[in-house]
Amino acid sequence: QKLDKMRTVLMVAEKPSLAQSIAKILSKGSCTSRKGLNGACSVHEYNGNFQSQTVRFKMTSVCGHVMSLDFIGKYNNWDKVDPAELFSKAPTEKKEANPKLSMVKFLQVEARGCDYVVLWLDCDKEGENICFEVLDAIQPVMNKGIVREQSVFRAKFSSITDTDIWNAMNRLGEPNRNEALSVDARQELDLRIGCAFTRFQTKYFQGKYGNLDSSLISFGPCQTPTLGFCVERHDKIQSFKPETYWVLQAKVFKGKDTPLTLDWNRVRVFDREVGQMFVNLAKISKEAKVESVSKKEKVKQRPQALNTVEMLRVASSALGMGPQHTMQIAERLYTQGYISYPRTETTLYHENFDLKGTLKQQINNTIWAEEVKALLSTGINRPRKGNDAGDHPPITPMRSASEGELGSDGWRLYEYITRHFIATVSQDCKYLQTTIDFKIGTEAFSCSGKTLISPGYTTVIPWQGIPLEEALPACECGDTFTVEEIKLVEQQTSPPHYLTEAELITLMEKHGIGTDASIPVHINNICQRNYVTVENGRRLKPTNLGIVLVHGYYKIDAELVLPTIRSAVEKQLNLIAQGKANYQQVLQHTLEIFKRKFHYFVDSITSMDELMEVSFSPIAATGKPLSRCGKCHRFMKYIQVSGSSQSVYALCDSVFSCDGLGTVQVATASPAPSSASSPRPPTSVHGVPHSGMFKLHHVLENGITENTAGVLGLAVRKWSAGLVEVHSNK
DNA sequence: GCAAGGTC
Repeated sequence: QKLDKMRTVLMVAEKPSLAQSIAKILSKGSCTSRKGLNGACSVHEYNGNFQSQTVRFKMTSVCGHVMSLDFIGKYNNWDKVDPAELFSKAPTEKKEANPKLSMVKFLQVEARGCDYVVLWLDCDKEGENICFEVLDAIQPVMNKGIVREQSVFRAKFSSITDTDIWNAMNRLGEPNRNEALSVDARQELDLRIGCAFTRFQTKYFQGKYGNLDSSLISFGPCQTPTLGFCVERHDKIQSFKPETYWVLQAKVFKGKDTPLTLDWNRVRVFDREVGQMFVNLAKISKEAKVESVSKKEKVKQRPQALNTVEMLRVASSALGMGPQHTMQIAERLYTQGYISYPRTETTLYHENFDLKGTLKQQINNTIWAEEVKALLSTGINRPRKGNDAGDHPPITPMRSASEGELGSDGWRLYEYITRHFIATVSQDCKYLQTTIDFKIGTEAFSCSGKTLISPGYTTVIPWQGIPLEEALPACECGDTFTVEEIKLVEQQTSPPHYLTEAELITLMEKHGIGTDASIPVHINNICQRNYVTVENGRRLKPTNLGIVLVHGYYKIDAELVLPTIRSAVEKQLNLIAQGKANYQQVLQHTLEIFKRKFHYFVDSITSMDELMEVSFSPIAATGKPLSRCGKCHRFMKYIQVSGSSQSVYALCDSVFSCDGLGTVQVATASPAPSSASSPRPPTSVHGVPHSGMFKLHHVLENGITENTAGVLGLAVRKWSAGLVEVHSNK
């Protein structure tokens, strides 16, 4: 009898956490684990059954995409390549997405000698695309199987639960080439279109206006519509014409009760004369007659289980934390085991989710122990039905924590996530809404008030609670009140506010701009590029640059900024995914359209330039052009400290970490890079007085300074447009 | 130096 060597099945998930969960389920907890050679991914091994044979399973993962698309090297020279060439002529290539992870090598090491592969990538189009990235990497090194025997399998799962994972394992299919191709097409379109427009408008406007505070004027199918939403609101504010309107205000009282102010049922009128007529009609009577009293029990629903986008909204509006920052904090909380995986679209707890166990972990927290104990003794409420996106469970706390161990923002986010979780298993908030309808003369008025019946979940989410109001007077139909006053009040309509970040997130979600993972990136982008600033209350106010860009697109080709640009393309991409359209044809057709749009944009750029001229000064008018900061590529400005006899010099070098925006951190002074690595020698700055100052030198285009070693001990006062203002601390 | 999408 021939002794067969045991066969090996390689299994690959999209991220390390999933590989671990799935391996644990499939091995029934019996797998052994080791780190892979890149340090990021683990390999979980166990023996089991596959295709009616005993095999060795090796479950591992990638970290998102293995490859990313870029132009071949020589097309990345901005000075030598005409952006128009990026639409067709410039060849692209797939490069390793994160060279530090050496993912291809890692996969090949693990795949060598394997006989089968089961792809456990996320069940969306991106996941399908990663399937083929993995296959491209490993197929050359896998064992060549028996001819016509299937060796590549795709697991389709919709949640990370025992039943789902086992079902997927028992009904393996094949990866879907069309879905993967639709992602290839998206990548190529985004790259070619984004880079062409970005390079062209950057090069066109850069160096033209001295006070144009940007190193890079980027364009993208997600970031540009995101900016568009902010500017659209700005335009509404600008074009807002306040309108005067009139309201009938009536105050009535009964006995010794404090007077009630009533709401007019006509709400308001926009004509003074008409308003006066209604006053006269009301004044016929000195009494207000109660027409009806209604009491309705109303319910404020407990929240659905928490997903990423909702977490970002609340973090921004209630905690004042930006999305990018929130995700960083959330990821830290996740890797430290305090919360579940923070990137999910799902708002439904799975049937076997341990609600009570999760709640019990919170029993000793002083802040909400009382609510938790009450829930555990009276029984938790069944959570509201949410949406199962098939990715990850909702965001929940995983163990108890205290403020000291998490740090300020970490704690605030953890506290919110925990309060939200408790709220989802609490009762709804119930209140009584009382409405009293009055008639004064011929005019109808009413007043209403809310009284709490039971606070339910609002005890843990107090900011959603029913505000305490003074109770309405007890009365019944037919009662009469004395009219204390009735008058016509003049008021004006007021303009809308700038978009809050939370509103922007909602708009992006609604229009399909970005994903839960990329929404924070797009918002961060338009801040970093100086298109919008974050104002009080995390409202996003477009800058002159942001406004001019969007208005320019409107003038030239509004589709460049409308959210429909993305959805139209995605419609085409979906046809590829469904096998209803040819990948090459859709790609070429769409590229052709955008190539034409690009040429039209180039030909019409003067109409955007006209807007620029209004907002920015030509470089000649701003004095001599200074060199650019070597790091952020913006023009440097010379700044004098007011009220100081000391001279202060513009400086930007590696001692300071530059984020290209308004913040600067003094890092440990590292020695200046040796000028040997400098492609150009530093130009000297003359007339630098030394008394009380460190010797400072301008930074040159390549970002090299001399004598930066002595920079420690300087105070940084201001940073703007690539400039740091420094003076001695001593 | 550029896009957007995964994830660390």
